[in-house]
Amino acid sequence: MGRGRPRKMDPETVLDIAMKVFWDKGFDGTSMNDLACETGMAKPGLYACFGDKESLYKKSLSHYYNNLGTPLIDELRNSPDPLKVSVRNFLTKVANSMLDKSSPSGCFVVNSLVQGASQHPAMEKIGRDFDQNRRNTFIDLFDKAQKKGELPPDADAKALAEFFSAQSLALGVLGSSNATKETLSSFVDVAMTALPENSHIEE
Amino acid sequence: MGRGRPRKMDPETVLDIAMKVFWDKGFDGTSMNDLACETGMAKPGLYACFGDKESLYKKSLSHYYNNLGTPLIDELRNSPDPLKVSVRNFLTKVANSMLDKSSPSGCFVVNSLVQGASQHPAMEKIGRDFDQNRRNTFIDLFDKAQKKGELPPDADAKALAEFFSAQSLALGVLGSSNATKETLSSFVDVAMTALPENSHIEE
DNA sequence: TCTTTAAAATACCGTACGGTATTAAATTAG
DNA sequence: CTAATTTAATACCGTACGGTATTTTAAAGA
Repeated sequence: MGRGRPRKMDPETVLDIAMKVFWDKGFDGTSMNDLACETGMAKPGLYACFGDKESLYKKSLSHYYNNLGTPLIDELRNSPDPLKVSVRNFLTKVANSMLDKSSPSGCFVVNSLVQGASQHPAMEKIGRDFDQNRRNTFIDLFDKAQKKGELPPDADAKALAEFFSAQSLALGVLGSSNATKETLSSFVDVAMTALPENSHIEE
Repeated sequence: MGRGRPRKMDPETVLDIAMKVFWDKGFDGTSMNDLACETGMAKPGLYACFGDKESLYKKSLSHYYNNLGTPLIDELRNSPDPLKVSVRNFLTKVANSMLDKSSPSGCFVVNSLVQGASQHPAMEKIGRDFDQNRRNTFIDLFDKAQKKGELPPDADAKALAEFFSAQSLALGVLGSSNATKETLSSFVDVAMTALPENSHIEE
């Protein structure tokens, strides 16, 4: 148990709020005063606890990925379902997350890729890392599925994997432009038709 | 012929440069000093010529759409080719535009949708208008194609149209994350497999 | 209780922002 | 040549930014 004055705000709670503010308003659009005001932690406290603005942004983005990205990706990776089912589940959940009114619109990782493209290489890199992590999971998954016979032997498993991984980018932008549930749902339906069946001759 | 001191910079040239700066650094990441410096037109000149920052941003985005978006969309709309060919052409050209080293990465419209999502409704609206214009063109095109028998009668032409229109959003984000030519090219290949053929019995 | 520790709260610093008032320069109409 | 007009160029204003030094407050150890 620490000795000094007790914290008013739990840092994890603060990080969760900071994440939403950065996600909502972007790096340049968010001021440290905004963050202090929204989180309830005064500015010097933020600096003491999280470092400077860029550092807090990176921690917020990691927090996002750990809490909202990783669970979906883990579920995809560990799903016992057929490829078609688990991919559809993944995209459906991404689409549904775009409709959650309690979170900012769109996808924080997509925002980071787009916003950090030229001016904030450090924060684009971490977004790119997360994007690549998801892509690698898809590649693994499609590779194994092909070996299990769930994809035609002549299918380009890597290209398919990258395509489906990238559909979450489109969903992220659609989320930012407030697409409807119906639009997102039929978007996923059409995307799924790009996944070929293996018309094999077993059993 | 005007009476006063002649302009140093052609406003169209200035707008073209401003477009690239906003496209590159975003609305919040671009200062009026940046613009004055890059365009060669001093700050009061920018205000006299284009209004305030938001107004200049809107004009830059319109300039982008008129010069880089509309030609592609018009070509798509007026193409005499089969649907499959014209859609592939469109996506290929969007993908190739992501590789143009002389322009900022990504897509200015996608950037505007993502960045303006919460803080700058006015500038998101114009991005959304452009996005909708493209979507409507796709919907028209797919509708007519279906009536011409280029799509199966039971296909959901509108859903297909919105899906393919939204693929440019994914390409825009892929462009922002510096995807390679190969990635973009096989992305388009896979996307095209979602376009069903009409296995009809004519001729 | 009294010191030590750690955090909260306030006030503050230098700088860069969006935007403008003012002055200087270049052109044309008379 | 002069007056009128339009733009360029400079300097400037109030404000908000990222970041910090300083003081106050609340707990724990001795």
